[in-house]
Amino acid sequence: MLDKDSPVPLHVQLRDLLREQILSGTLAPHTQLPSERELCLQYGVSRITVRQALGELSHEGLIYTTVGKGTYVAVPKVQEELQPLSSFTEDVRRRGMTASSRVLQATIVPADDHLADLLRMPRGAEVVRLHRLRLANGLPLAIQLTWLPHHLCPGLLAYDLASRSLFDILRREYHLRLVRAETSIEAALATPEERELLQLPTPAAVLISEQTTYLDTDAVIEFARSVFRGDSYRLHARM
Amino acid sequence: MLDKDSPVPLHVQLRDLLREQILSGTLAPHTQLPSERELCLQYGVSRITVRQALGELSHEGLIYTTVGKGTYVAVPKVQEELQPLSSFTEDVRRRGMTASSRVLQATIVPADDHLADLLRMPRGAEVVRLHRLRLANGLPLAIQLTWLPHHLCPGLLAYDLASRSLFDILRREYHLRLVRAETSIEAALATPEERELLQLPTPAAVLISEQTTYLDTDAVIEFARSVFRGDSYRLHARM
DNA sequence: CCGGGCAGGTGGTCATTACCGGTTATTATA
DNA sequence: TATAATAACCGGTAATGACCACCTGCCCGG
Repeated sequence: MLDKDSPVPLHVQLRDLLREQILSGTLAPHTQLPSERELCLQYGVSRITVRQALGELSHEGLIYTTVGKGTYVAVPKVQEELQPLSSFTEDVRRRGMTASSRVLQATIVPADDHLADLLRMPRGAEVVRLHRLRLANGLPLAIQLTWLPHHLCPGLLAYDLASRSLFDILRREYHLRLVRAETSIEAALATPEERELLQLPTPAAVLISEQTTYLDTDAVIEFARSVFRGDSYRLHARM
Repeated sequence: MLDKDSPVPLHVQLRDLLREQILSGTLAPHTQLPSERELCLQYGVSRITVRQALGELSHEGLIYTTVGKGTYVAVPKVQEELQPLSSFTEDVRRRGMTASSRVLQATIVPADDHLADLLRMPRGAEVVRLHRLRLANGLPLAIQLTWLPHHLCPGLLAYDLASRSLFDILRREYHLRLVRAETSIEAALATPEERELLQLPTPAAVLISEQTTYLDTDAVIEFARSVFRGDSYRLHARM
């Protein structure tokens, strides 16, 4: 079960093991977990170790405890902690809709001053420029302009950007670790071009989001400007 | 220092004591705390107790630790942990502007079904309803409708809601601990009434934010619906 | 004078033991 | 049979002792 010789602490191993069982559904909500003393016997660790693992799961909201009774699997939160680093694709899918894209343009351009500053690159460096119309259930929901430093994702344009999530490609194919994002949001009137792409009447309000995403190295992996339909998109955050 | 006969656990007493020193400024940011073993001696408790207290403070973001070196006071949240529980007033002031309010209406009303659900109260219970125009540097920036359970803040309407921050009153006068908030954001066209209050042309886009704020007890302390001018307000989040 | 090694301090991990107060099911009593 | 006492079990708290990896400053040898 647990590897006592592993450099990974026992309580971390146990915590991850239990978390996986909960998230995978092996342990259903409201199921009672084995008691702390029983977990000690099952995994051959001390109660301190078990309590440390359970404490972290409790902090994550995956379990809850009742004194004198036991520890139980929590009901999944309706809007489970809106993944801070979710892409449009993952966002839409979580809402139970199908996400797709129409690539309007995909090119490699040199960075101008503004772009170089945003992506923390030298001026003139190669930048992947992605212009996409994002659809949910086949209906246009957002226009997205994305810039990425080319040297961090060489050959990106070869992938199927119409159906795959950009974040998924960056994570799986390039093994990049996206850890942080900054977002600014404002409302504006849709421009004629935006109205046409999003099939909006005149006048119409749009939600404009500008997001910078960072790697674990603090390098900027992406800057994205998204224009959402105001009438059908809601941003949700838990803080 | 610590009361061993108190029903309050030792690690809670120690945690609260240290937290107060940090928040009051007695312990400045980046100050090194006494080592865990030294705290044991100072307060006559075991290292497990000390570690439990420090662990919770670390979770709260008040301290940070470096292996082999020590434990330090973190820089104050205002900048670090974005503005998870900031009010309009605090938000505007952080931008270097002066915040004020014009109270359009302040009454106590019974909760209808929708409101009772949002505030987690029984239908018909007393609710404080606050309708304010929020100004930054004297210019209208937002219209805010706020509902609060009356039993959690009896006599709230007696305070100076035009100039004081609501959150500040809740925290200082009622000793409530606001720990969590959920926000949803969307864009829309301003209604005629909104245009008039915010002095907007026709047509105009507004940013609508609906925020639910929770106490440490998980009770809902506030539900707020804010309508911001789209042209001069930007929401910023770091995740 | 400089650099490497070592000792001591720090947080991180873990086992063992003990007691407390709350919950629950069983058992003994009226 | 109904009720009260009890024992078993639960998580919460706490002390003690031990070892590890890491960091830092001191000291000694080159």
